[in-house]
Amino acid sequence: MEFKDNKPIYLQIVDLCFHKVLKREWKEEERVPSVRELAVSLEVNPNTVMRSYDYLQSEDIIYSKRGMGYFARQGAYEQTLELQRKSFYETDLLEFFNKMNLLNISVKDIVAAYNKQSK
Amino acid sequence: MEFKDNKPIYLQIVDLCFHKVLKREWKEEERVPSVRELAVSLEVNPNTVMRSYDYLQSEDIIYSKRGMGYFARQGAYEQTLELQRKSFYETDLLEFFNKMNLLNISVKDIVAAYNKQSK
Amino acid sequence: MEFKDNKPIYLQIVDLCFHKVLKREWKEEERVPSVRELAVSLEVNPNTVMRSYDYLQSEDIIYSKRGMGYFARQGAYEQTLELQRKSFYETDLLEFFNKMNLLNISVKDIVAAYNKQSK
Amino acid sequence: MEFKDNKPIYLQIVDLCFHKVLKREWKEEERVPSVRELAVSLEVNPNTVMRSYDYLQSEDIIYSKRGMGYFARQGAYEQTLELQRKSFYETDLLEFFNKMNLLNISVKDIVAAYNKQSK
DNA sequence: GTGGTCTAGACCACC
DNA sequence: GTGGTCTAGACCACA
Repeated sequence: MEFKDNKPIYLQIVDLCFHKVLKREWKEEERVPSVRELAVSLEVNPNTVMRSYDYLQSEDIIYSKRGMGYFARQGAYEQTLELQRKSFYETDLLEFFNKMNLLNISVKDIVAAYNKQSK
Repeated sequence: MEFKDNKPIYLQIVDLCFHKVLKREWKEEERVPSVRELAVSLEVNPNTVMRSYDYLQSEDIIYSKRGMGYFARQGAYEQTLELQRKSFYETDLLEFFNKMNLLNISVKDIVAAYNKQSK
Repeated sequence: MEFKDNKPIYLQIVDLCFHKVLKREWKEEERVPSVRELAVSLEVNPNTVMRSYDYLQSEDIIYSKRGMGYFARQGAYEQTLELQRKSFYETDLLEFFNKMNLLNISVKDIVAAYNKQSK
Repeated sequence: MEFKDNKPIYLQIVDLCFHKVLKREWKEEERVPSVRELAVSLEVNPNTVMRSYDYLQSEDIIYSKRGMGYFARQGAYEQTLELQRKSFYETDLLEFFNKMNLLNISVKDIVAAYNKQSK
């Protein structure tokens, strides 16, 4: 997989995992790929994936069972959605509006662009 | 001034300068604050401001006159606006829409949030 | 049964066995649960229990009769008590006192806490 | 420095840092040793110290300023004391009492041992 | 100089 | 097989 280089790889992997959870590809209480598996498939070092999983664990999205692997937590979907929404509304959106104002772009323009791309 | 942690300070200063230009606080062909002045008022290391000015220079927003300081270029406003709009439409907006879809947030929600904040 | 995360499961099982011996639930020269039985009741892998039993055997607390299972040794109680007391006085207690000093906790506080919990 | 091997080195370093804070060797809002410095003096890999500092950062004991190093937080002392006391009372102490009961050791014995060692 | 990220490779305990 | 820790060494961005 390809990674951007303006953001740490391990955080991009975290985003990817969020995506999996939100798309229900990672189901609650089920096993997720092992560190090594994911490392191979993403073509990164296992340590890097480990770091992502550490992060996800600290956010209560996954947990580890010794010698057995990592599992998605009960409530992982809700937890992820809430987390992401919060950061969206509290950070992304405000910056977005600021930039709109600064560049003299109206809501109408945004809506137009949205309709265009979703066609 | 307070800076965020997730973005290099020198780029946050660049953003701030863009802001000044777009708000016409930095007028074309007029002198802008010296590296030292800006460093003092922002409470950062002069090297950091230097780096921001280097960047702005490479983007043709400002230029230096030896011994006299930095000046906003003729056409700085247009240049900045175009630059920012381009990155807005080609990058920010697409990411924004992707995130909206992922988090199940509709355009309506965005418009509502916009109207609410601009009150 | 629930296990803690900061200590290997097999050692937690060992502790549990010590407990049984000291509480006279495992009587000397009598049969103790088979590896499989214990594994089922604790909901762990038989290998894990096997490892605990190996450990107990190496400490002369239990022994195996081929085809008949495991038995508590003659003298298991004394052996366990001595073992545990030794490690308690030589290791646990010193660390405990160090931590008390560091956190400015007096013996009085400890005694108070003890009386409170034993009510 | 010597480390035990029943506990990850990075956590032993964390304990050491707690100790520094509680002994007022690390003063609030002052710089603490850089990752590399501490790594050299403890004879461990910088990554390992980094990990300890990450942990301390997540516990709000220290924070980093880019390119400038790590600093003890305002309130680090209180924060550390509270953290340690909490884990002491909620975990260490209970286990300690359990073991005492199991091994038939009385509070008197503990007090005696304490007086003896503090002479 | 500082923190921070990443890789490669090793070793261990655990299940 | 799994997670977890550690080392060595490299490279980058930042101040």
